Amino acid sequence: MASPTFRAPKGTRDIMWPDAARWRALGQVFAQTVEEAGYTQVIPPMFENIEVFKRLGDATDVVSKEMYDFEDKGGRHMALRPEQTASIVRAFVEHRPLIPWKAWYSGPNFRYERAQKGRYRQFDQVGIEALGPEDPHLDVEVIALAWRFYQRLGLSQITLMLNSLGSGDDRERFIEALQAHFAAHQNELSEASRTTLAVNPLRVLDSKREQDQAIIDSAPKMLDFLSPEAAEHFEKVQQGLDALDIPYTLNPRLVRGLDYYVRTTFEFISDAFDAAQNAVGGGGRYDGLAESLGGPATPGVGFALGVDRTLLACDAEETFPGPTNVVDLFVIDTTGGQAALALTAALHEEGHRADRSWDNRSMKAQMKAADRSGAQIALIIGEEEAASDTVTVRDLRGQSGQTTVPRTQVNETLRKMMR
RNA sequence: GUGGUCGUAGCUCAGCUCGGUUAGAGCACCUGGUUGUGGUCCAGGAUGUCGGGGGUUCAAAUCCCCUCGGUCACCCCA
Repeated sequence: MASPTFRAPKGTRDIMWPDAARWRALGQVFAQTVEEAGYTQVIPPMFENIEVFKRLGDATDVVSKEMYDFEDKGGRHMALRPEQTASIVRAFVEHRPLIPWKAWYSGPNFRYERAQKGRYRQFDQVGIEALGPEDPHLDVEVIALAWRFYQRLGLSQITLMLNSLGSGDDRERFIEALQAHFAAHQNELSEASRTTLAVNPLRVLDSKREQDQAIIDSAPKMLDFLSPEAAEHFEKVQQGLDALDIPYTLNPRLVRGLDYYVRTTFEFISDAFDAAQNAVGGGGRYDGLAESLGGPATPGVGFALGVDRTLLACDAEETFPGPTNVVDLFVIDTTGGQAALALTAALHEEGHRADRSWDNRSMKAQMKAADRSGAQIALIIGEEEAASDTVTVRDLRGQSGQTTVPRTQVNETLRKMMR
């Protein structure tokens, strides 16, 4: 690669056509899917006072190590959002909409980390948050919406991983038991996991290191520590998923990175692509978050889905393809360009997608450009057409050949050919 | 933050081991064959700070050091 003076910052990239068009199409499918269920869009700012994100928990790397934080000109300590749940809940606390409040969002997030497949410093997420009800069927709705979204994209190789972290107290008791277990086997644990153990014992369960697997397998299971209430909630979530025929896999080792999760947690894994970053989405309950942001104690549940990773999964499953052409019509004018100027504008007025060639190039060059544009039909104006106020309409893809019609009949001819 | 690996034309890559004339191929692009017709074919053409900097040498794409970037994994997470 020649070395351009400037390039997109590390860990970022330019999304260009056709990817950008596909990106937008994905967003449209998502918006439609969740709006069908009554979720309304929120567009929060991309940065917040850093304290908003610190409420997510100091033990998470997202907060402690990966934040793009800065001091603004007014001396305020701000940060680019590493995720949007905190912003949405902050907005909830600030505006106090009626509950249940069901919101959806879409947009970029920022985390300072080393890029790899499916992981970027600026990455897009779409998601929903539902605040108010404690009803386990709300958990089910949230999961079902993500599931429906994936299905509408044509993804079939998605596994739903499900777990419950219990209520706050259950979690405490579980962590104690976990600590005892790992402490007893400390010498067998990897060095990295011993460090993790000191900071956040739950996360040791997430280790991918070979050395740790046996000890993790023999560790106590969260599900054994659920209080009767939490167990009942979780049971109802499962029954609800069963009722909707949504398949899931119970995974007692599923502990999600953000500290705020309690009770139901879930993750969507793509089995179609071979990469470490195969979690295409995840979420759960965060019953304490509103309170920690200064609002009334309000239960909440939601998910975030990674747009980049979801599209990687689509690539792997060869589904949800991007567009193949940007225009349907292409105007060719070998008489100087004046005719193309007028005809192209007229076509746009009619709502057609039409492009044209420039610089008064040869017929051959213009035909080539027409072919390359992906257009179905070329509208040709040469000396003859210009003299007789006609246009030659040529089918570039089918067997219709070409026909020369008066300028006034172009629209009618196009209607017939495009049907 | 740690480790592996890779940077040569717009793209995919050869050349580097063992330094030596003007740095190559395919695709794409442009022009012509076909002064009114693309997608096939033929002929010709344009395009490179060999990622950047420094060093060794008579001589560096090639050897050494540093650096930047891509990529993959750990970590973390979507």
